[in-house]
Amino acid sequence: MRWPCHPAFPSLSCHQLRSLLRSCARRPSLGVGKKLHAALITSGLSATPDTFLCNALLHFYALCGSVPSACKVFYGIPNSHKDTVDWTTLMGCFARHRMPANGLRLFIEMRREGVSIDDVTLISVFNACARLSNVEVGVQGHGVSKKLGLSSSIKVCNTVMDMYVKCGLLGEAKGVFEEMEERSIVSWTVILDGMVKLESVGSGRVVFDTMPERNEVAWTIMVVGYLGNGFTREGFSLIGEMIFGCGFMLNFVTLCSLLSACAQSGDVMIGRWVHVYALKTMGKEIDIIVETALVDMYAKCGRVDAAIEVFEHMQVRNVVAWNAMLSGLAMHGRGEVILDMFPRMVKEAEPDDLTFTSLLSACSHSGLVEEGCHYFHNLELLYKITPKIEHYACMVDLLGRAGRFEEAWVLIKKMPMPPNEVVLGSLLGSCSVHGKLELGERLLHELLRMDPYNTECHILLSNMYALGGKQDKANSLRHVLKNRGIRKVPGVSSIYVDGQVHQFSAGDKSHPQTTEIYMKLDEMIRKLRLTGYIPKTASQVFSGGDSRANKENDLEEIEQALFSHSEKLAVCFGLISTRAGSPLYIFKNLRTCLDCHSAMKMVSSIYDREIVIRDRNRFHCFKRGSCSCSDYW
DNA sequence: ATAGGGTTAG
Repeated sequence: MRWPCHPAFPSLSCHQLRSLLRSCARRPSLGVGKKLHAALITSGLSATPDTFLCNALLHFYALCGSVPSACKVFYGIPNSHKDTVDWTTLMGCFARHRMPANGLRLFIEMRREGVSIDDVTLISVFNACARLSNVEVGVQGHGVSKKLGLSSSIKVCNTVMDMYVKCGLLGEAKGVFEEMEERSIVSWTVILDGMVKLESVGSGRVVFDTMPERNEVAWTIMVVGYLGNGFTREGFSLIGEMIFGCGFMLNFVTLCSLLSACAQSGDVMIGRWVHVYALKTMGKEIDIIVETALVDMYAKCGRVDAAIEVFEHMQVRNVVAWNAMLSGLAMHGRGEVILDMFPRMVKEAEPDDLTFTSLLSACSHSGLVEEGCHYFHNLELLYKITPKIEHYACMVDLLGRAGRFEEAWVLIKKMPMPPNEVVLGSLLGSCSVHGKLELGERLLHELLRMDPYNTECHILLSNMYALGGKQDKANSLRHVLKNRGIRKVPGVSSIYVDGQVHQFSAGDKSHPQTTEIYMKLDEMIRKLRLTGYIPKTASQVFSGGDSRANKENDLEEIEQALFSHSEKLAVCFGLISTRAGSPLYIFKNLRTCLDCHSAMKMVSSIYDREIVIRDRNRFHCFKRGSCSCSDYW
């Protein structure tokens, strides 16, 4: 018997048409599939809807990369003719195209329509929840999977665990892991990753050592855990075991992961080693993604010139590479360089929103007000980019720093979205620089309405009161903080010496060379004072301890607290443990304070050292008595 | 009546 024919292709059965579409999907061959679709439409597909054909079309578009066409076919089929597989096909399509929000919306619609759900559907759901950190839908899906008896499916359990890990719920993930009767290597690596990221590298190591088998993913997670947290030696020895002991090669995913860990902890030693490895194994033609990771790593390790070097040697540069370079330059306050390079970028790649975030923030950090305004003005007109809240934040920052408060305020009022903490917080920062107490108070109230526990803006305003001579107000604000139990995040500075990271907190006496460090500190303060250094105690109402009886002790105590700030200790350690004249690279988790900033400038000339400090916002390169930020930070 | 969806971890 002959199968029924389709009017568009009298020689082909519907069954054969479906097979054709399916092979177009697998190829993938978008052109041929589209022609088939066109022929089907012109011959009146909609008049005699063959749902099997529609489903094949849906599958084809879902696999071949056109999301809108897949959606169109999907919604063209009546719900009564769609089953679990059809819904899941579209969900998978959203997942592949990194559109998790659409995926979840579809899942919710699916449940509303009463379509039954199976293991394949849930894998896409958990994937989307993980990407969005949407634990609500995730828990819902977990419930469904239990009800359907899918707790025995290793893949479902793995994605559930991954979802919990990505949402920060390690306990839930561990619970699933323990209930599993059978586990795959993926189950182990998901748990390992969760332990390293959410508990500690140490407890991750315990999992790593007890795993029944270890693949390159497991090794990478462990090495990245060590390097990202500053354990250079442990990380490096593990890389050695991985390559020479187990014979693994580092592929480009591993290389990128390692470089990003180095960028995070500032470990340029290992970063350089990875660079050499990449050159040796890949030759001159390093993968563009790895090259971009190298640019990012060097820039974040304070070696912006090395970053430029890698960047200029790249054969091809895309937007991502350009953005990495520009954001690196922005962090280092090289505003003029960015403006010089930008016309070159336009010839090689199309700038996107991230490009302009770097460009505008560089203008703001370098005080290039007119240039910043010019690019912001052209954002939509010339580059067809709708300004996002980040761009408004840069502009408010730019205008505020320059003391143009009215314009900044007008811009905030004109924004199509309500201002967030970043926008208001940066204006508050400018208020503190320019002593605009009244506006500062207003901003603080607004900020506290958004986030009552924002320590930083409390501190900013109290420092403003103190500098403005309003001691009573400063004290009462301090009281509010104390009563609410809000505490400052402790500042930590770290410095690498001989491949080992040394960490210091304020007043730290735990380092084995504490005696020598504090002797150097005494000497440094003496020399600083001779050069005319005056401790900026006025800004420090907040860092001191409890109430004090007498004013003179007070001042001395505050001074002592200033002297033993973590970055000063790190510098002293650097001075006594490295060769004369070699530069010092220091990382700080918070912003550098005003006093340390002015002290570092002098230290760089007294000891003839280049001092590079990466703080939470940007880099400061102190050289011969001045800083690359031109005191504009 | 038929076939068709996904590979989770760095």
